[in-house]
Amino acid sequence: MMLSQTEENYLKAIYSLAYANSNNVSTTLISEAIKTKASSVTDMIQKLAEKDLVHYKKYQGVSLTEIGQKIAVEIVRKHRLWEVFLLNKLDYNWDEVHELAEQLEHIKSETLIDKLEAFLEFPTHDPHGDPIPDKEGNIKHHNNTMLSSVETGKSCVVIGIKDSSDPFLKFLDKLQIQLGSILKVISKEPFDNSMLVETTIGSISISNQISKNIFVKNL
Amino acid sequence: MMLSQTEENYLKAIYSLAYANSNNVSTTLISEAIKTKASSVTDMIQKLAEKDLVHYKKYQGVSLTEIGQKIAVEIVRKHRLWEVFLLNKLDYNWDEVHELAEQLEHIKSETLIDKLEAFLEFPTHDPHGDPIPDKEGNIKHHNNTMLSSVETGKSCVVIGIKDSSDPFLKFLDKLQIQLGSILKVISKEPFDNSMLVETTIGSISISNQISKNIFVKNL
DNA sequence: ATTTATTTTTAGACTTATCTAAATTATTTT
DNA sequence: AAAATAATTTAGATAAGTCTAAAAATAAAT
Repeated sequence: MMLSQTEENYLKAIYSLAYANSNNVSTTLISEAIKTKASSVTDMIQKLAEKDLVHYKKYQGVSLTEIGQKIAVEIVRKHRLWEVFLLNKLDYNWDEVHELAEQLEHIKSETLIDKLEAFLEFPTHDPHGDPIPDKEGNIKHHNNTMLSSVETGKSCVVIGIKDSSDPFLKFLDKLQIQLGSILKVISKEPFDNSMLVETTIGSISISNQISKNIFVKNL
Repeated sequence: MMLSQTEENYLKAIYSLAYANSNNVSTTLISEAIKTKASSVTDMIQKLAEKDLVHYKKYQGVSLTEIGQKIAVEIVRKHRLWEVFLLNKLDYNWDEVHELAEQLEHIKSETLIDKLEAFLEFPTHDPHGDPIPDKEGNIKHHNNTMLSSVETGKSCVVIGIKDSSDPFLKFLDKLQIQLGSILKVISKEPFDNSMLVETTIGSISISNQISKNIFVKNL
């Protein structure tokens, strides 16, 4: 099935809204995500329903069909792999990759994304810590731990961040904390929940506000 | 100036047709290149003339303005750099990269293509031997030698091909001749101008028709 | 130099995705 | 439960890019 970029964007939006809300997704919600008018959304979801990509009953909102979901996950996969490429290979920053990936995710090819995945050596997470679906569309929703909940004495690797605001990203740059950085929790301070962490540049103190916003994988 | 993919494709087509024909490009020629009807071309070139991207007088064909040419060269630059990426990094073959590059060349970004160029270590030619314009749009049209004119006993490296038709590309794959392949001319047969060439897989006989279509750099 | 053939342009129609404004249905409030 | 508000859908319009068919201009042939 050959979909337009617009159709793909609608499926992607419905996918992530459904994930966040768990029930049927409303017209208005979609219109806000796509930045378009509700009437345009109605038109499009009727078209998508024709193609059996969404379940739709008038005034009841939509949910993805199995095929619709499969396609949405494929787009998410493409988006996240392109983000990894931009960050790891082209030296973009965490905060710059999203917009470009929005374009790259719509490139049509049977083989491109699998070759890209192999080139990137099968990454499991994108720069924001979100899991990358595999070729078959399986997503490992393994519970990303926050740095704040890593036990004293244990090591972990940074796989993403929760807050991707510019100041936070710049702050992390200053601490030289990047994707893939290995951190070891030396001690925790019960008073303010700050922690002493060992990094490549030495030991640094990290506040609870910071450590709550860094996704890690335990080692 | 924000152009649609379609507008970009027209500029690119006019650019390469103008290069091949040196005078004004006719409506029919463009329609064949774009695979559309002549009437559609008329519509579009009138639109492009409005935007000062082409010079156009009714029934006289078109030529690119300075701005139009600049944009066309930028697209060519993008196309060729993406081709290098697909071939060198993602293990695509010569005959597979073109179609994908047709999509990738339309990705909009101020910085992407320069970062890609740096990542690829500033290649000078694409897989077909065509020169890659630099950031300012300058193209080095340096005189590539054809394999057919390499002297007996001398070695050379393949930097591109002239004919990029599918059958020819497949044929080269069979001979395991790729970009960067080192070829040594062992002997030439005056009768039919075929040559005996030493490659990585041994000595092979290459007809004049083939050797006239392979760009090489003398060693 | 006229006629014939070809190329190019115009006119009107179609599709996709969008919009505004009005009508309809659902949800809240009283 | 009726009235008021909010959400959704329909109807009609618009812009981009394409098409077919017909008209106009150019090029070729006799």
